[in-house]
Amino acid sequence: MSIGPKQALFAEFAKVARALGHAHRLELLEFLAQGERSVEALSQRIGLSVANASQHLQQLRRAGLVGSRRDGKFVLYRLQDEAVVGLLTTLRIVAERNIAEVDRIVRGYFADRDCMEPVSREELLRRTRAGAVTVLDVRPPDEYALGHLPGAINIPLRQLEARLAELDPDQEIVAYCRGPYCVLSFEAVATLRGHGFKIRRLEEGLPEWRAAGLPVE
Amino acid sequence: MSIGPKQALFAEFAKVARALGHAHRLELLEFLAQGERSVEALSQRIGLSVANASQHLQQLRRAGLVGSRRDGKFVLYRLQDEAVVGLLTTLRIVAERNIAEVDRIVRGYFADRDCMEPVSREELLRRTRAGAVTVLDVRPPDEYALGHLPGAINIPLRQLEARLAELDPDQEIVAYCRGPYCVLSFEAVATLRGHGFKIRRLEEGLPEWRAAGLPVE
DNA sequence: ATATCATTCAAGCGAATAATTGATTATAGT
DNA sequence: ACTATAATCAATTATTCGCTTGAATGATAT
Repeated sequence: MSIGPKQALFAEFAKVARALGHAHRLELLEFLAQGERSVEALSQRIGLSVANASQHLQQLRRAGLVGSRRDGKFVLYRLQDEAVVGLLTTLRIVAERNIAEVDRIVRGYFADRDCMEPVSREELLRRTRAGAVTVLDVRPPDEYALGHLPGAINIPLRQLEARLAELDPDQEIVAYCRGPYCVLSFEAVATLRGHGFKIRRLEEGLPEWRAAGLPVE
Repeated sequence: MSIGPKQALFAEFAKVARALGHAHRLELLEFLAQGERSVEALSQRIGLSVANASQHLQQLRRAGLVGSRRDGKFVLYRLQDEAVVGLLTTLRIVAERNIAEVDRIVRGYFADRDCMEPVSREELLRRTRAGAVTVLDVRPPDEYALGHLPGAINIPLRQLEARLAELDPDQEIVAYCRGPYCVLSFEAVATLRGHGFKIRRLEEGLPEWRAAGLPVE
């Protein structure tokens, strides 16, 4: 049976989908969405051997999802295209709506730590224009350095309890991190609520903010 | 190493992505996007054994991408969610932008048959309001019956040459079919151009039209 | 009841995938 | 040139995937 051009195209699309078909690769993409990274940095963050991370990254590259360049003795990987963030977002939305297990995990872990509605991008924009809101980036400093929301202050989650003095207890805080299911901002909300702060989570993370064409510092 | 909730969620998202990771399943989804279908009808269209099609469909169902209901002795499958069309669209867009092979296939086959710009949904809406355009659905009659663009006439591709008399040679024609890479509308354009008709292709197919919230008859 | 048809299940086989290990290539610094 | 470091390649093993075959359900019609 000779296959037509449609089948050939679908086979290519399927390769891209398969590249998204592993939890480690999705996690690699989440980190790469923060900014470009060396293989070793990625492998450490995710807890993979360097060789394993390298092979996963090459699969992502073959699928056109990431690109790489050499800088000295490092090879830096990056997302190939802002549209990849959109693909991950729609994948997440479809899974949220139709997979019961996703709902179960979200209820079991995330809902506990943030019973309040998250803040949307639009709402945050309105509030920052009005002035009375502190934007808090709880990611590690290196990710903050690669780009962050305008005016955001950076206190990594681990240091949060020790640096409470830097936060104004009377002003509302909006915390964000890597993405919708990055645990950092959830933990930050739980921690700061425990200390009496008025804090909510931004619905999504920096990559989605950037992909929406909003300004990044 | 205990995995956190993020890893558990990514593992679920990866299952959805893997379900998209096979050309046959993408093709099944394209047909299901036209309307609900029995296992046998799908297996025939795609050229799979019934058992094989059934297993692919069950994988899609486990991934939350399709649903099914029994109607007499048939089991009818359908897309679970309009968002699935959006997921397929973003997958296609990412692949188009970043996979050289996709570009090669498109140039090799599709570009030949339609050297003109396709018509966007917005443009078609404007023209139909102005009145002077024939909308032509070249899908098989059963798919037309399950839903089609307002005012569209149905002439399946196979019958096109025999039914030229039904088309007004002075009015511009816009042809559409199942989706962006369905060959039907490309062939229709090539055929009708050969007979001197003014014809262009709609950029996308019926599923994307419906997913955009536009009216369907 | 029994026959028939659509679909699903279960078993089996070959191919592809994931992770580990150790060797190899490429670059920077001495 | 030599060494150290980052990344990739190559080989291995365990697992999963895709398809076929034949049997088993589930519903309808006679």
